[in-house]
Amino acid sequence: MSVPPSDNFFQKVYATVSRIPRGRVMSYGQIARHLGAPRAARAVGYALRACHDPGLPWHRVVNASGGISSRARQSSLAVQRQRLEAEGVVFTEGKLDLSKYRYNPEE
DNA sequence: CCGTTGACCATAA
DNA sequence: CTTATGGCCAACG
Repeated sequence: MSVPPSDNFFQKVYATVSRIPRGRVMSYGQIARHLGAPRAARAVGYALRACHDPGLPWHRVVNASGGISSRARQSSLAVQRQRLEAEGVVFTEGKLDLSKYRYNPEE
């Protein structure tokens, strides 16, 4: 099928993020790599910042250290952690166990 | 087309 | 552990 002009990088990011199941998380770099752009982690974060879709589980996206990005809007910081904990994610020292909660779309 | 920005990542000291 | 630097990519004016 042809690739519509709406097939922006953002759109792919949103699609991948929306596929993250409840109680799981993905890192920006992991998403970027899944999209075929292993170096576009920054663009992933940029996409999430630009999007304000209430149905998008953006809170399931964390950095490679398993922590919540400190460079996000402070208004969203508390919300993200709160939502993750509501999904059963346990934070330790302000971070979560990526090896435990990381979601692989290939599985 | 160029410069700036940005919710990143890896490496080095 | 922290701080600093470079790279990398995409969107916007």
